[in-house]
Amino acid sequence: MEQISYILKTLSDETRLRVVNLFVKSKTNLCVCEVMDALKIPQYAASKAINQIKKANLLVSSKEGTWIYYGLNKEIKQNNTLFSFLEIFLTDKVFSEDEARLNKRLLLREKNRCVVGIIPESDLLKMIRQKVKA
Amino acid sequence: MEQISYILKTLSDETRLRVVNLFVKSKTNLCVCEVMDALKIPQYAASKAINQIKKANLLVSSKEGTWIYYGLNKEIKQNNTLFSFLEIFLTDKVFSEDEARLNKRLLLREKNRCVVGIIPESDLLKMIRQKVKA
DNA sequence: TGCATACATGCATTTTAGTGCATATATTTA
DNA sequence: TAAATATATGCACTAAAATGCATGTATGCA
Repeated sequence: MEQISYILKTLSDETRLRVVNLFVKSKTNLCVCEVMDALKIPQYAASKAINQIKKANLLVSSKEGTWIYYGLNKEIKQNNTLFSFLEIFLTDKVFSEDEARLNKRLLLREKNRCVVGIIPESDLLKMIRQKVKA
Repeated sequence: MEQISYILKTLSDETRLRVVNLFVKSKTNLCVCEVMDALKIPQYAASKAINQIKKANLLVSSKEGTWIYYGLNKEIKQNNTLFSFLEIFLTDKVFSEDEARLNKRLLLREKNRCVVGIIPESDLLKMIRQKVKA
């Protein structure tokens, strides 16, 4: 009961909901810097949001050097019911815009690994444009 | 977006979630006194919870004299997605206990109308026991 | 017209949570 | 071992929300 309320409270924050949406829709693991660029929020905000969601047992993490990949916690049966629901429930424009920015950001991965950390937005856009050309 | 967050914030409160569960599971309209007895909470708490849920557009109301019946707002398509989800997601013992108390309380209805208002719990239990015998 | 009853709400108090900055931690690499 | 970088977090500040009580409103009925 407290667990359910806690999950819903976690999702009631707009930033956290946008982060969860990113994981639900992209169906891939993400690191903090990718989330911050997709949502256009500062590093600390992305990190805090992710870790609050993790505290609600909705995310798991795996470390690779200084990079940490987060992904949906599918081990809990109840979570999957929730994720399936969110997948069809979250249809707002805000979400799809986040998803679009994430997809661009993911183009910068190499061998499905994030290799670009925290850089100015202008540099990021430049890199993405180059990647799209190639 | 704000609407979705607002709905989730509304559901993140334990009392409000228990109230919504009552409507989702019972599939009937309820008045404030029935909700307060099912959840064993004071009148003002039931009224406040119901009206906050209504403010999130999840409930509608219809007046019959001094009695007010509340029911799920099924006119909004998104709501039905949510209600279907909650129906399978809300499985905690707390909810089923509320449902059990509600079912007893509903025995006191006459012609499917609530005729018992705010009375002491002891009286209520007495009335229900009599009804069950008959 | 006055009382009883079903429901709503204003208000004061306390609790909780969001925000943003600065800084800490941990790991890699030179 | 020092610098760079990916991520986390403590802290101060602000804002919002939960709680409980007392009282208000509206309708029906004697």
